[in-house]
Amino acid sequence: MSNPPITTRFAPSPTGSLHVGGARTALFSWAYARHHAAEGAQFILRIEDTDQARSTEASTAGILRDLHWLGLEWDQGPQLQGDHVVEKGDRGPYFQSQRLDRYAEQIQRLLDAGRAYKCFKTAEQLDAERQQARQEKRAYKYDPTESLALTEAQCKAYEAKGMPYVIRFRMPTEDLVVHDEVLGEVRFPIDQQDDFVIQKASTADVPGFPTFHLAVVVDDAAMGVTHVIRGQEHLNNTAKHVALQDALGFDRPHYAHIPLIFNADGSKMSKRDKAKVARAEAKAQGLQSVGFDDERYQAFLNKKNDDMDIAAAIAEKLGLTLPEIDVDDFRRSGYLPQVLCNYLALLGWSPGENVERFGDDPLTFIREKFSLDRVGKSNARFDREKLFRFNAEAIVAMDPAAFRQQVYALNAGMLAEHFEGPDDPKFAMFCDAYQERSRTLVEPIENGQFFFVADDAIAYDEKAVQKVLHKNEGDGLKVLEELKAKFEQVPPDDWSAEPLHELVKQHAEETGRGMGKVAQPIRVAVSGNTVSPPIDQTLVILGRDAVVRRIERCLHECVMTT
RNA sequence: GUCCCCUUCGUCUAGCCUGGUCCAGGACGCCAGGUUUUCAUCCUGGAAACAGGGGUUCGAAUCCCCUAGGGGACGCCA
Repeated sequence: MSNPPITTRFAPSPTGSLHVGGARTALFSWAYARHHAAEGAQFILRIEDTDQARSTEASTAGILRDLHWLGLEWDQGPQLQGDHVVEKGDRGPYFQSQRLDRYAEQIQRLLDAGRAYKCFKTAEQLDAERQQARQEKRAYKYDPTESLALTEAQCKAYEAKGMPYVIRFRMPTEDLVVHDEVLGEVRFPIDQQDDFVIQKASTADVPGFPTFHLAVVVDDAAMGVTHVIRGQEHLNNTAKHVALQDALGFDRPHYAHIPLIFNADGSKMSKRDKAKVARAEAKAQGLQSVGFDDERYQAFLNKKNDDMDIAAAIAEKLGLTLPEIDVDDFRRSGYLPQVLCNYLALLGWSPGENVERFGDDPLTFIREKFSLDRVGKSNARFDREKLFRFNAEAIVAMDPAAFRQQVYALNAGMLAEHFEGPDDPKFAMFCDAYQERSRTLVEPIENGQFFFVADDAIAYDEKAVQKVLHKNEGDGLKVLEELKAKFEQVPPDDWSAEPLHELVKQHAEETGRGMGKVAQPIRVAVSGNTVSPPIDQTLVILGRDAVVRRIERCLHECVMTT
């Protein structure tokens, strides 16, 4: 007899974007299944939308898109097909909101077996009890005696009166022991365990939604999930899940609880970090308005909300990068998906042998090497510097054509105004100049801004002008005049890197100056600042006319007033 | 407060299961020097950790116990 195929699942709740922590959970679940692909292992995506108030379709679509971007493909589950979502696989539906009848059936079984019961206590009553327990400094524990004492007739009478109830699961009487693939044996004393809710507020006519605990257990069993890989924040829930599985006669899946990810300072990585940075910067720079909804903006400044729209608007206005938290943030900041996967895999897992860079195709490396026994136990901090470094290395190693495609895709709106498309030779020149000096896909655009502004719109940096043009009795300005004359003489056909390099170099030699003394003034004249790709390339990309115009304007604007 | 989990350089980690080869290795960051027309690179070198205490042992980062610290959970959220 053969064992059922290994099956893992990623089960996000669609209440927001895909967080890097979630992405790492997905990655490990994916990797484990793919590692066993030869044996028919399956990776399932299931959407846990039992929180009716917070779940949204937009969030589901976003999560699907982000997983896809990361390259984590799943065998079963919802798939994005154009604008709408279709389901793939024979163990669906894959939205919990569409599986209510199955939950109801299992809840009824528990009810019939005496393993579940109705509780008519209201949320308010329970809150009060919890609060009182806290005041008396004792641990709160749900007391089931009252509910258990209710006869069927009494329940019916309450229901007839329209009193809402929840259904609770009756916990067993023995300690629960779980063998975790990462943590080893974990024992949960039963006296710590409450009879938890498995069906939310219900009335005789309208049954409530199942809770996460019930739904997870039923679905994992129904979908044949053999390995549950999830964050350590779920460790305590495992006692509940295992008890439920035992009561329902389901096999217990293998569990692997992976360490959590935190910020560099040890705080939780959350969207709030973005609001925090935006708020601090807005205050520091005295930003008066974001251009819309001033009331909401003021409330944001006063920490009355952490509105992401406001935070994003502030970032836009002030040109600052908010800390990346969600997968999509990293995409927009110009990180490569394979680099993010590589880095994320290192948080809590290691292939050993001092290997950290997984090569051109990290996902293949990970799927081949992944195993749960090399997953660590302790929480990790997210180190943006290291990710950044890895990204830089990967960018340099990219195929130039792929680089331009991706740079273009990330800024298509703006770039379309200047270029025919990603294969425009001018754009290719621009990208080639920037690729080796970029660490993200957005850097070429950020650092190469001056290529895209009008010749008469270059803003000259005061310090740069001082240092490069005015110092030494305005030697820089002299260089500009000399070179302007030479540039004007260059025939259009010779306006390319090598001849220009020769020209500039020769001029430096002839006039007894170092290369820097000649190149820097040109940089300032054409870019407004001291930073650009190698000067010959910069000149080629700009073109002769633009260069001459910019130098003329610079000479005019930056004359020495002595 | 209660329960659960964790603890190697600043950070991520290798080593731990199967004690000696570890006065602990790698990576990012940092520091110093070098290359470079700016920037980004690149090269060389360096500082930097077994949380503390007790045991077991000829010998402990590795095994056991205690303490301390960190984290998680205690919801009709997931």
